[in-house]
Amino acid sequence: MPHAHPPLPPAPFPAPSHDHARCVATALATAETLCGERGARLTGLRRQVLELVWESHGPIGAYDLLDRLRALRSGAAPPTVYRALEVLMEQGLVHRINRLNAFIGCAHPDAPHEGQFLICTRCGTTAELDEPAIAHAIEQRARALGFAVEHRTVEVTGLCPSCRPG
Amino acid sequence: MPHAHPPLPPAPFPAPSHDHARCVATALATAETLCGERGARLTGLRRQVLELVWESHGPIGAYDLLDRLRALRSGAAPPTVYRALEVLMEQGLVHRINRLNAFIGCAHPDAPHEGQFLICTRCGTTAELDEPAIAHAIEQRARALGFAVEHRTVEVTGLCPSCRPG
DNA sequence: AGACTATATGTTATAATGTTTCATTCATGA
DNA sequence: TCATGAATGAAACATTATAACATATAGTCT
Ligand SMILES: [Zn+2]
Ligand SMILES: [Zn+2]
Ligand SMILES: [Zn+2]
Ligand SMILES: [Zn+2]
Repeated sequence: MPHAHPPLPPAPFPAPSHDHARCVATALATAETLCGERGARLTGLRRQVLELVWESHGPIGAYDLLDRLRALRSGAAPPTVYRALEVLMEQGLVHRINRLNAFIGCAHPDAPHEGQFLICTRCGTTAELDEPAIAHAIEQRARALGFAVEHRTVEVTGLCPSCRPG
Repeated sequence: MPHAHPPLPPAPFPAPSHDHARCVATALATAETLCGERGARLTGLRRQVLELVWESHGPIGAYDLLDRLRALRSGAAPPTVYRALEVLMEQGLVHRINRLNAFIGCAHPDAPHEGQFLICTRCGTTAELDEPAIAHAIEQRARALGFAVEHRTVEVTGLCPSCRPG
């Protein structure tokens, strides 16, 4: 049925006023489904960490996560968070932003991928792209130099539509 | 004179057997010239750190630099290295590789720019690109989303021509 | 159920990376 | 030569991440 509307992907830069509780609920439900399909275990701890990661649409540091997790689990320590993040990243539910030593929920976790990120330096809101043109431009130049690409890190900082002057 | 050969840029992936002492000497001489032109001060310490950074064509961590610097300056401490690196980065003589928490000498320091890096995971050799097609692909998608780009981090890992099987 | 196994989590310590602060030295120019 | 600002020395501290080992939990087999 080629004329059916596909489900709209979430806007790359959600409006500050959007119903973020729904984003979180969706992300958790999707994670549950995907882990179920894959035989991966989304334990209580991992679910809690994923929920904390999704508290905003911006990257959050491991120790900030830890502070918040401690409200839920008094004994939480750095490995508690890092181990959960490791599994969540393996499952493609969370990405790491190297520039910021921080983590963000994946916007399209259905298929494994490396994201490309547009990070607002003012409000932190971050859009995740998966733009073939960018990957292709990299791939093409690498190939010309005889370089076999494994991983691509693309992290762009700037101002999001809400924070941009004018 | 459109038919004159322009000076060849250094190969993005230098052969392992190349005369690297010449790379280092060229990099130091260029740095000297550029700093002279700009009224920036390439002090003895900064020159030493730049030379250590250029010991290879791969990224090197701040504490590895510190270890080596201590052979030359017994009292060196972390700020010794980080302060020198800060100045060298301001002058565009060194880039930071966020993925690796490491630093590498800039291959074309004449004009200020952010590099794009192809990093060999086997031997560490890293090529610095300044490929308009990559920057353009990013810029174009960002613009479409209303995002005003400030900085672009492009760090690609893989295997260089020398390390690639076949 | 009971024993076995693999996975997950708790707990403590430590490693790796990066910054702040204040004192001292050095270059430069009035 | 003295005043000034930049650069470096030195110590402490902050942040980010991992290692090592103990305990608990969840499935699996008998
Ligand atoms: Zn949201
Ligand atoms: Zn913003
Ligand atoms: Zn060389
Ligand atoms: Zn290589």
